[in-house]
Amino acid sequence: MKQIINDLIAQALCALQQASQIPADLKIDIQVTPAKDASQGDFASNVALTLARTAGMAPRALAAAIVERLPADASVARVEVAGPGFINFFVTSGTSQAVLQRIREQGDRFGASEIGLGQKIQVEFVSANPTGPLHVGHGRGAALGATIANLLAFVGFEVQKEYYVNDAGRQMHILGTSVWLRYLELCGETVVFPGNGYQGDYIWDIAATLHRQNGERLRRSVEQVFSEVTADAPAGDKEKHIDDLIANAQKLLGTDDYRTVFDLATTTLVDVIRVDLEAFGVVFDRWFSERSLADEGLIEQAITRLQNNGHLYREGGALWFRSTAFGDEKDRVVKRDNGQTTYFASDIAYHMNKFDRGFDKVINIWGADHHGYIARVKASLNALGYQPDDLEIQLVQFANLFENGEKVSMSTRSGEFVTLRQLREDVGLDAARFFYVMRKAEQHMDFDLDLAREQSSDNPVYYLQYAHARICSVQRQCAEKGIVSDLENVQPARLDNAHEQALIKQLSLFPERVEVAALRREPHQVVNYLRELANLFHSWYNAHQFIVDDAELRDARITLALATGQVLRNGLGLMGVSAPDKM
RNA sequence: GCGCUCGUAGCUCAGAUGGAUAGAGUGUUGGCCUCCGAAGCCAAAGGUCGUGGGUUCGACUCCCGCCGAGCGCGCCA
Repeated sequence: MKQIINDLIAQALCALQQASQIPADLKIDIQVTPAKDASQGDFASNVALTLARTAGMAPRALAAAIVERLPADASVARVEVAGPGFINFFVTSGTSQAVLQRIREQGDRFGASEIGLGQKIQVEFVSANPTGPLHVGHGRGAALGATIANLLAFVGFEVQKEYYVNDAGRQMHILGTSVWLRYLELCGETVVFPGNGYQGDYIWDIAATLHRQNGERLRRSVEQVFSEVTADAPAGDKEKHIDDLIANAQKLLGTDDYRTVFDLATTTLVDVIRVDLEAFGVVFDRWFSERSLADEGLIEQAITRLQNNGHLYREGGALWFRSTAFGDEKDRVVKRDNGQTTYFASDIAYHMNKFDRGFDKVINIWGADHHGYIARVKASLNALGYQPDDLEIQLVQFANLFENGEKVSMSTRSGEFVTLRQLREDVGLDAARFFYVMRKAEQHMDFDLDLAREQSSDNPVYYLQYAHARICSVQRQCAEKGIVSDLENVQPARLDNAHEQALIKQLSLFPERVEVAALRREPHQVVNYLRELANLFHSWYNAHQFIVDDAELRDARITLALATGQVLRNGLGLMGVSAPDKM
C-alpha cells in the first residue's frame, strides 16, 4: 500500500514537472509513513514540506497542487491536505481488509519478505571465553543475537550464527591450571589456591572428571608445583604468581599431559555453554575455534598479507600494524618481541577468514566494553583490502540486574555470579528472552528480576501471551458451543467499527515493522509493535462480543481474532518467546 | 586527559533518515465483570526532552560548549 501511494505521488510530481509548475531537475525523495492518528487517515506524506524550498512554493500550495494531479486509484478513498502541508491518504476499507486473507494464506510466513534474498550474512555473538558457565551478563547478547538472526532470516537473508571460541591465550591457561590444582587437592595434596585462579564450583567438577579418567597419574607434589613461584597477593604479585604456576604445570606435566588437562577444561566448558544456550533457545550453526586459526596458519597468512601490503613495521623487537593509517588512535602490536602473536592478530585472521568465506555482511554483537576494538579491526580489514563497512559492530550495553530494588553485583573470577541457567530457571525462558530484547541494545538497561519473575499483569510478556491465550479461548468456546465458522467466505466489510479498523490497520503494518527491525538490527521494534497490537486487541475484545448470533458478523470477527493470534505468534516466535494456548 | 555509548513523566523505557498536540508501561486517582479469560478495558493527573548556545519555515532529532552516568584507552585475552 505504501508503495502504491509512493507511486501515485511520483506520478503527480512528474505531471507537475511536465506542466512546469515545479523545476524539472528537482531531486525527489518521497516519504510515506503510516499516520499516527485515525483522523489523519491511514498514510501520510511530507513531500510537500521537504520539497517546498527547492520547488519555490509554499508547502500547502505545493501539497494542493500534488493532490490535484494525483491519479485516481481504487485503493485510495480520500486525500486531504493537513497541517503545515502534509498529505493524508485514506485507504478504502476493502483494501485494508484484504490483509486478513493474506494472513490466513501465509500463516507462519506472514511478515516474511525477500529483501535479503541472495545475500549471505553472518551474525557472531556471545563468544564468551569458555572459562565458566554463561552468566546473566551474556544473556542480553545471546537474546539479541538470536532474535536479530531470526529477523534477518525472516526477511530473506541466508544467515549463519557463529560463536567464536577463545580457546587460546592466557585466560585458558589459568583455567587449565585451576582445574589441575583442584585435581591435586582431590588427590590429597594441600594446595593454597591462587587468588587469581578460577574458584567456581564447576572447576571442582572438571577436576573430578580428570581424576576419574586419569587416576593419580597426573599427581605431582605441591613442593614441585610451587617451587620457585612468585608469592601471591597481597605480599607478592598475583599475576606473576599464576603465570609461574602455569609454567610449572607445563614443565611438570609435559606437553601431552598438560594438553589433556587443558583440553578437558575447554571442551567441558564449551559443552556447558552450548547446553545452556540451547536451553535458552539459542542454537549456533558453527563454533569457531581461535586455536584453529594458528593451527591452520591463518594468523601467519594474515600477517604476511599485511606485510606485503606494507602496513607492518618493526619496533622494540615487536611487529606493529600501522592502524593509525586507517583512523585508529594508535598503532597495534601483532607479534610480540617474544615471538608470540597477540590476540589482535588472531582477530585479524578471524575476520579475514570470515570474509573469505563469502559473507556479504558480517555482524558482530559485542559487549560495550569492547568498543575500543572497533577501530583497529576495521583498520585491519581496510589494510587487507576488504570493505570495512561490510563489518558491522552492534554494541550491547550492560544490563544491570536488580533484585529487591538493589543492584546485584557479580564477578566471574570469584565465582560469584548469577548464571544464565539460574536466571532462566528463576524467571522462565519467555520472560528472560523477552526482557533482554525489550530495550534497544545501545540503551543501558535495568533488568528487574522481581518483575520478570512476577506472574502478573505487571509483567509485560504476559500481556502479549494473554492476548494470544484469549484468542485461543474464543476458539475453544466456539467448539464447545458447536459453532462452525465458514472462514472461506467471510464478509470483512462487516468489520466496520473503530476498534476493528484500527486492529486491521495494525495487522497490515507487521511486515514493514519486521523489515525495519531486521535492517536496523532492532528487535525492540517488534516488542513495541506487539504491545500495540495486543492493546488494540484487548480494547476490541472488551468493547465487542465475538460470539454473536449473526453468523456473518461472527465469522468476520473470528477471522480477525485468528489473524491477530497468527501475528502475535509470528512476532513472539521471532523473539524465541512462546505463544501459549492457555495460561 | 582522550574516545565510545547514553541522559525524555516519580520509576522503567519508545520516539530511523529534522515535521502535525513528545508517547507507552508501571505507579497515583476514579470508573467497567448477570456477557467469549479482569494477567483485561476506559478516563484523569503527571514533561523547561540534563544544561547553555547555534543552524531554519520547523530541533527530542543536526553542530559546538558545559554537567552527569556507564564503559574503554597493555608487546592482556
